[in-house]
Amino acid sequence: MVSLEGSSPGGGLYDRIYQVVRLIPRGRVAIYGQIAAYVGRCTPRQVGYAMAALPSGLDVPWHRVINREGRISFPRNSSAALEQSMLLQAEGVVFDESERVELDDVGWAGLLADSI
DNA sequence: CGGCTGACTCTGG
DNA sequence: TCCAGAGCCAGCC
Repeated sequence: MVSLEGSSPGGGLYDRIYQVVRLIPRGRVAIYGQIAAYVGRCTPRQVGYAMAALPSGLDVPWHRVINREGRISFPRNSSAALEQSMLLQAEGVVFDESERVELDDVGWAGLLADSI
């Protein structure tokens, strides 16, 4: 477990979000809503805002964060989307013909399902 | 100092 | 079944 208490509650919400994103294991992906639920007192929108405001230099696996559809939240032809998919595939994440990932397989919740 | 914008998701009509 | 609105923090001009 990670001590989220180290962060200032109420202030520095983004930092807590970054902390949670950092918990996503390699080869797994998490959706915005899942991160928001994990952080608590947070909406998926907030996570999106945090990702958009993600400063460079932090060891945050931002590419492991995708939307609820299992799809990258960037325009298909954008360089950011290409880089994200490239990073994910480098970790073993497989995209189908619709460029979507099987959340039941590589989803962060898959860790829990793995225990069952 | 004020207002705009930005990587989402869910519910109602 | 599809569209539209609401919820919401932080950085920047």
